[in-house]
Amino acid sequence: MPVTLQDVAREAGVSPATASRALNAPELVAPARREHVRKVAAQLGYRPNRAARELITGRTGNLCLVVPDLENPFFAAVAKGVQARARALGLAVVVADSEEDGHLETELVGRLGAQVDGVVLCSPRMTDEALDEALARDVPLLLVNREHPGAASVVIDNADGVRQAVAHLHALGHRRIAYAGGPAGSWSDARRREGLHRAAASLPGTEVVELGHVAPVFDGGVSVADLVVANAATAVLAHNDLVALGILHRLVARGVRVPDDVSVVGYDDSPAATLVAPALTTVRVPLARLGRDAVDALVNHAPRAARRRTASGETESPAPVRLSVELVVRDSTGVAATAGDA
Amino acid sequence: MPVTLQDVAREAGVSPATASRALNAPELVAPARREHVRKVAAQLGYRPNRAARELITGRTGNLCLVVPDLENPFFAAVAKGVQARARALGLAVVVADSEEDGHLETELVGRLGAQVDGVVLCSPRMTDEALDEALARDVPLLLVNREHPGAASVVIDNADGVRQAVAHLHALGHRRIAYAGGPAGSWSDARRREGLHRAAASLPGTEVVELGHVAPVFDGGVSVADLVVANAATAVLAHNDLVALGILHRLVARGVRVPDDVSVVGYDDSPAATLVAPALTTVRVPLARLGRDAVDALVNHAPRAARRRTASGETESPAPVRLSVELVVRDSTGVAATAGDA
DNA sequence: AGACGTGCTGCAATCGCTTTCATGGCGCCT
DNA sequence: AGGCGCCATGAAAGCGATTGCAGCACGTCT
Repeated sequence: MPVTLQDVAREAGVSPATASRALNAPELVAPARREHVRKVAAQLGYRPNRAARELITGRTGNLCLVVPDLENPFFAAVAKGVQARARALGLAVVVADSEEDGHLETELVGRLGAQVDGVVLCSPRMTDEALDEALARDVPLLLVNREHPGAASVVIDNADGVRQAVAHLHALGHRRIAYAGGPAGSWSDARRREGLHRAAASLPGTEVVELGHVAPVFDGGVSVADLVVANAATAVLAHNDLVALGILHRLVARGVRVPDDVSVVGYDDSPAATLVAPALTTVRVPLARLGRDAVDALVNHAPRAARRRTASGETESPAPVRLSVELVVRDSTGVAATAGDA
Repeated sequence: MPVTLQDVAREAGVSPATASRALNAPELVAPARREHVRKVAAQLGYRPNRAARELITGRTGNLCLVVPDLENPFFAAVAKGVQARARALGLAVVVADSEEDGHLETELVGRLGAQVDGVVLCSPRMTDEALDEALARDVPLLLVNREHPGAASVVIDNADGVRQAVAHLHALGHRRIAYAGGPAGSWSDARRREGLHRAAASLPGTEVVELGHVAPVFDGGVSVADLVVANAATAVLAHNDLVALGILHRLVARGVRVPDDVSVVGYDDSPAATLVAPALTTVRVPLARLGRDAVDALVNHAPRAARRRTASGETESPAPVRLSVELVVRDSTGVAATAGDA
């Protein structure tokens, strides 16, 4: 039923080889003939059979994207970016949701990786060892939001985002800042924590109160909000907007005024940040660009086994693409309440 | 480099044919041999080449999901459901974002449809004519959130959701209810509108004020919020939660109290509904189930050209799967303000 | 004029797997 | 004991595209 290259060739009065070349390597076939073949193909509605092509070329024209949670606006935005860029390049995207589970993630990469040209692995939850194994397969792998020796990656400047946030809070007079961290084992959380302490250290008199690890969702924020108050912090920095929103919600519910009593800062600037009142001050992450750049990096840079070994025998990582972030000040942060009383 | 069926066959001392059967049609090969082959395959880490299989069987093991906007929590949730169910069935999902554009949607269905076993088309924006054409191709097509003659579909009971919402508002004393409709041409919006008027008609003294078509996003809600007040409605029903949130935001911003002055009802019960204060009263849609059932319906019911013609010559639609919805009452709805003054 | 290069084209092999068909061996029935 | 049929197996034919290689025709250089 579907029209094959053979059909086109026959109809155009050329051999299949010529028909193929007319479409894929135009410079190899005489102009007149080439145009004729193309016209016939168009008119017959010819669509190359991808399976057949893949079988011989080894390329599928598919990319795979693995994310921890499609419903998380952060990943949804990245997915959208990946999607858009891939389409522009004529690639299709196979999406998989790992349900925040490192093992499932590993399995998905293994299963899906075999049938695509490359895998974009977003905020991987898997261990470094599992990552090593995944890299050992011969599928180009690109990490988003995580760095790993030998792996190509696109990341944001986690530490700098925190630095900007802290500088902002410090400027408003906050000296005791709580941090609601991300999931245990989150690479980006570790970077932010690090940046947080460095930033605090460089700002005289600034103390950091770590509130521990929090599930990166609304309820996670709800569950730590009281700790902010209990620790007498005048500001809290959350691992992401969802957590910030949860904190905000709980604070307001118990009568704490934001930003009068406590300032709240999120991270990501997901759409939800402006859904609430007061609108969330947050660190804007170029979500869509993260996705786009991931595809570009994967296509350009990670063609079949990106890791090489240097003469010294060390594993050489391709330099990560690092995207800058920018603090967006909205209504959830304000001048610090006068310390203690008043 | 990758291990092929040939390798397995050679290693196991059987012909490729037998190896193939041992893995795909176990009953056709002697138990001892079968197990041996399977063991060898496992041990060699054999992974069938999908392209080769597809080339001969014509089945790809891929499903395609087309949604208007991946970042919209409604579609994200459906995508997640589709994803999960497909994985359980051993299928991969190719996701495409049509950017709310009917033409792009049509093109995507055409392009991607050719390389998958079936397409789940979610809330299609394309015209009925384009849908007809899409159906004419021989790719099984399943519609979510839209019905169309001759197409299999999974929908929610749009009208009933609105009915429940109206009944709730009516019970609270609201008599003048505004409706912020969905995008022009939205099938579900038409169903809801219809249900709205029917519900209103059955409830004595209830008036409906149509606010027109609204972009199904936060800003869309913001832009019609003032109309609610201007029309002296005491309650407003929005096409979805995002719009409801926008309305809520704007009302609060201009000092209208919710629910004291105006009650707001959303639709979908997306996660965002509980992010705000007051929490949104909304119609809960079984989002994940929508996705799961879509996959099931596609796989079971729409195998290659679901439409048939009855003896009478009419096009026979497979009966749509209709999922029920349920009103979730939260804090954005309350007893109607006494009419006019006081 | 002959040799050689260049530019197009077609033949045929090939990718890895499935599936039809033919074959050989064995058990069972009469 | 012979014949029939069934079961398990292997040989081989593709699925639809790409591509190395060879060949042909023509133009050019010597």
